[in-house]
Amino acid sequence: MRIATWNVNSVKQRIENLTAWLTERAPDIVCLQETKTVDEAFPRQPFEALGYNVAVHGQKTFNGVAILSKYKFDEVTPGLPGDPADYHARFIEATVSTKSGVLRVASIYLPNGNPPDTEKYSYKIKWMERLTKYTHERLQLEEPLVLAGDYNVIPTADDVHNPAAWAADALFLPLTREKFRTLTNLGLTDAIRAVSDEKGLYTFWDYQAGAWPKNWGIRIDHLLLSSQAADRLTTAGIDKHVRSWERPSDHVPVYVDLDIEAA
DNA sequence: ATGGCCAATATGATTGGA
Repeated sequence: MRIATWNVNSVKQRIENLTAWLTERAPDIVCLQETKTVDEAFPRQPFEALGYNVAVHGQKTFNGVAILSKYKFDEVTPGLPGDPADYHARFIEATVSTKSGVLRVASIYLPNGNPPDTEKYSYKIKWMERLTKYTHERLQLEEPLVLAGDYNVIPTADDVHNPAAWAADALFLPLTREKFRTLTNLGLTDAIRAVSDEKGLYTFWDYQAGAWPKNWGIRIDHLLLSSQAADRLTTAGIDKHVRSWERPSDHVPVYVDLDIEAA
């Protein structure tokens, strides 16, 4: 079972890149973020034509998450619990059946939080606390669980080209990293770090200032695995080459292979 | 790590992104 995540920065603008990458990498389940469309206008057809079921949770203009799956969804649940007043479309969870039981996957678009001295940052921190509470509850189920998405968190100084330049940024502040550790300390495995200690593994390069050609990147897109999923991890990788395609997203896909067979 | 971008919006300027 191959599971991937990709912040596409508008699904409508990325259809060509998406279909090319889906054909090349052939993931079974894909978590998308920043789809930037209402559900009625989501371009389902190109993905259904490639054999994917499509689950969406979008809104006008901003945010928006989705899950594509080669296998039928048993359950689909939009929205992160814990704040009925939060209207941002940043979370959708789905389950599929496997030979070893339920596989649960969530597509996550964690708030950016900049600038840090505003309510945008307190919203980010509260969202992380809600995600931790949700995860704590889900881990009681003892299922393979994959929390995949754009976390807007640079976990360590090894995950950024120039740590000093990001020291005061909402993605790298000590409190942000502390809240991320509180989440992972529940018992989640960062898939990329389970397979590599290398520096310079990035998933995002800004469109501005020639960040891509200079390789000024950051690693902020993560697949976090419950122990039942991590025990079956065989491969994890970053499809960096996709950043050099025409009309790219500023993020690239990240994927894992789990030794789990569809039912 | 900002000179330089990109996407959406009743759009030609503003907001959000990271």
